[in-house]
Amino acid sequence: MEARLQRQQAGSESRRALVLDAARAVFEEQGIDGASMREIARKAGYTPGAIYSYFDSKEAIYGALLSESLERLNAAVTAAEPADLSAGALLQAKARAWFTFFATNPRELDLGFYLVHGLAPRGLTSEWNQRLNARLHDALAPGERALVQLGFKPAAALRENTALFAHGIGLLLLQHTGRIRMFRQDAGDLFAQYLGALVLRAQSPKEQKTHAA
Amino acid sequence: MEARLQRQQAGSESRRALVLDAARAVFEEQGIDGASMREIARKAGYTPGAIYSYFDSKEAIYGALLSESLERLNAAVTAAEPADLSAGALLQAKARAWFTFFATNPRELDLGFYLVHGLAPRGLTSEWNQRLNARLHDALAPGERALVQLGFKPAAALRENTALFAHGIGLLLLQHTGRIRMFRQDAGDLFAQYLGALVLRAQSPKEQKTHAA
Amino acid sequence: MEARLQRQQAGSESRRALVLDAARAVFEEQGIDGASMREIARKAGYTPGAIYSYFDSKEAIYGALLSESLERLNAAVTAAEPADLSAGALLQAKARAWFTFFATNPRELDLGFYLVHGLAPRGLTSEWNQRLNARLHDALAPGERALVQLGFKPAAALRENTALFAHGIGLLLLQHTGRIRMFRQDAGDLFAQYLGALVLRAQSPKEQKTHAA
Amino acid sequence: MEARLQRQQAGSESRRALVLDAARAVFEEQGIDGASMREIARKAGYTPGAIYSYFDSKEAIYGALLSESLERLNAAVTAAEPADLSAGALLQAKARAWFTFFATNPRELDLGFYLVHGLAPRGLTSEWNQRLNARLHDALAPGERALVQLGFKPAAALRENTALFAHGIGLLLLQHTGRIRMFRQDAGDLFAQYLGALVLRAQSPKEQKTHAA
DNA sequence: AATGAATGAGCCTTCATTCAT
DNA sequence: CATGAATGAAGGCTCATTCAT
Repeated sequence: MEARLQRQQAGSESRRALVLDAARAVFEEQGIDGASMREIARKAGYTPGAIYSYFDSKEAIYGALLSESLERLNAAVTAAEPADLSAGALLQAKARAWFTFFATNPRELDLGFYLVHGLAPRGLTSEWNQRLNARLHDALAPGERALVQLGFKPAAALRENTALFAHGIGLLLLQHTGRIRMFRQDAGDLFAQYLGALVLRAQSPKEQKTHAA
Repeated sequence: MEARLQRQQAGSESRRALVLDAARAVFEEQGIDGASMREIARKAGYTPGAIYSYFDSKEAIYGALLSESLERLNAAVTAAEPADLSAGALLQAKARAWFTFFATNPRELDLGFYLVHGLAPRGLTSEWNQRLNARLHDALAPGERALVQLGFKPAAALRENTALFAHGIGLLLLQHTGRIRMFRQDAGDLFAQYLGALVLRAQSPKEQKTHAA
Repeated sequence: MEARLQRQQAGSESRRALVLDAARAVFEEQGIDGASMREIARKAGYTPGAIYSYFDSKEAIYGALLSESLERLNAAVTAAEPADLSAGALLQAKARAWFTFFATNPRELDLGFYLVHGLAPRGLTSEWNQRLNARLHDALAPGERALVQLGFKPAAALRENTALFAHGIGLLLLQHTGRIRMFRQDAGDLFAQYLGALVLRAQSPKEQKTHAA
Repeated sequence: MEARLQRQQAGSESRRALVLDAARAVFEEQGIDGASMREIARKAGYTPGAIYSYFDSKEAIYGALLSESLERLNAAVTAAEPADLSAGALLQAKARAWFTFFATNPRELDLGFYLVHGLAPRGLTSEWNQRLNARLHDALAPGERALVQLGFKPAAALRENTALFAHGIGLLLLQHTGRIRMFRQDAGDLFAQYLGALVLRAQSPKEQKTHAA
């Protein structure tokens, strides 16, 4: 077990992270319902009981994973630098950031959207849910602000941002489930296209940016 | 048990359907991973062992359900009648048909997209997968044809149809996971908007319907 | 496993009883908290899961055992025949019946008094508790009626009956825990003595059977 | 943690007592089987491993607690002062002492009588058992001596003392298990009554204090 | 003495599936 | 076809105890 070696050189905090890594890997391979504490422990080089020194329950692991995933998402969006100072470039940079984040780590989509149990949030309390929603919202807020800068009225910016998010998520889902191959299309290309058209539309003088496009 | 009564008046084939109905109901209530054979049997008015007269395994039930779900999807799309004879109305009718199908029966989304990760690689053979893909493709083909009628070149029609599907799926996912409330938006409205804009775009003379919008 | 042989010749109802027998034996050997479903199953010749065809939970087994124990107690009391037609003989017969029941089956004392978990009723709902109390009360009622026949006023009969019960239970506890050997006494003798004195007291003319003795 | 503060001001011996206090508290709250070493440690301001510096095992703690409980019982009996110089008052004082001790600390009953069956045969050696018996005997000896002073012959005094003890224990058990409410009686009253009658009986000239009452 | 991470065995329970009837 | 008892494996979790530090 390389995990065991790592363990001894590691502090308590990073050992917790080790468990989290193992959990992420298992969730990735088996799905969230398919993942077992035993398997997570095995992968972390632990016996099952040891996990409970770090997390109170399986759901606590799930929550920690989810939480951490959203932090990384926000970090990615925050770090995204626009190509130039235009609002259009800003929108593109921020939107690409979240899209790329989910495209690169498709399992984060599952985590973030509870793509388990028929999408129904099961164990997560609504308090949790709200926290998670808030962080997801944070990740999308920069794009929304850029849309306002681009000339959309607030309500329209919100609407367009929602649509943009849905578009991206839909493409990612199609890609992730292999369905997009059916159409011989590429999710990234299609997203770029939608994004480009949105920027163009914003700049078009005839667009009534109050109501719909 | 009314199920038991139905059973005696029914032939072997429709008794199989009875089991399927029970399975659908249980999947709907408990999610796919949460559903148990015991519960399906109970709801069908059978004892657990009896189910195996009709299906080889739990996954076989899942497959049959999936298959049947796609048939109903296709039936819904086929039955959809456009408001008038225009290609635009045709596109709208066909696209709304599948959107409404999934909006009304959100659990079908799970089935159709293996949103329960565990099931995707485990049980479904790629042969199965191809058959399912084909039927999903069938359901979307009328929309694609309408896009061609609207003036899109075949490649562009395919691309637009894919984007449209992704958009709808993304909205449905946001709605179904409760995430859309975060944006105070409505999935149906946004979909109608996207669809309307697509038709307008098709009719716009300046649109080069070869490449992207 | 002789249990296995018995099983095949037995109907469902008696197989349930088989499990109950095994449970009683295990509770006897290991105590209630020490008993495990695995062990009960093993002793009944089953795999652990099979038990759950007969009982919903470990507590359900405990409840069934308790319930059945109280029925046997009542049966023993009901069946007890007095030596002659006098009220004194009636009291002696009925009181000896419950005393002998618990003396012969000391584990029933544990069951009936929750001599577990520091005597605290844990899983048993108060509804259960009331039912059990009622049946215990039933077993003691004949003695109380005999005391009334002996001339005690109802309130005094209740008090004397309670004291008699406590006396017997105390002796049984001392015997059961081996403490009585410390005194080189015999529980049965002491109980007989108390009972005899009680009857004598009832017959004594000077006794004011309204208040205490 | 105030426990931690106490610890530093305390010698090794009293640190052991600290653990014992914590154990008593936990046993009191959770029952003997329900108590965990973790919880005892937590309450003592220690980590689990530290407990093993003071006690070899959980059962060793149980034994120590039991032992100490019996010392307190003896102390209570020794300290009990009779109302006057009569043998009757002496008996009453001593008997009330142990009765009150168990009535006030019902958990001590559990400890003293192994009412948790599991522990009786498992951990306590017979050597232990004898020591405990001896101390319990010590606590009851003053009462026995008072009975002799009251005029009972030694054998009768032993018998009456045993019966008295059983009576008290039975009442306490009924009270502690809530069963006495079923009879709408009070354990203390009934005990006082029994005790009073015993003293009267001793003083009655007709009583042949050789055999039974 | 004390820490606290870790073990290993065990707990109750659930479930897809099999098979004699 | 249908029953339903039974299996065997697995699930999440707890706990007394050990041991390197």
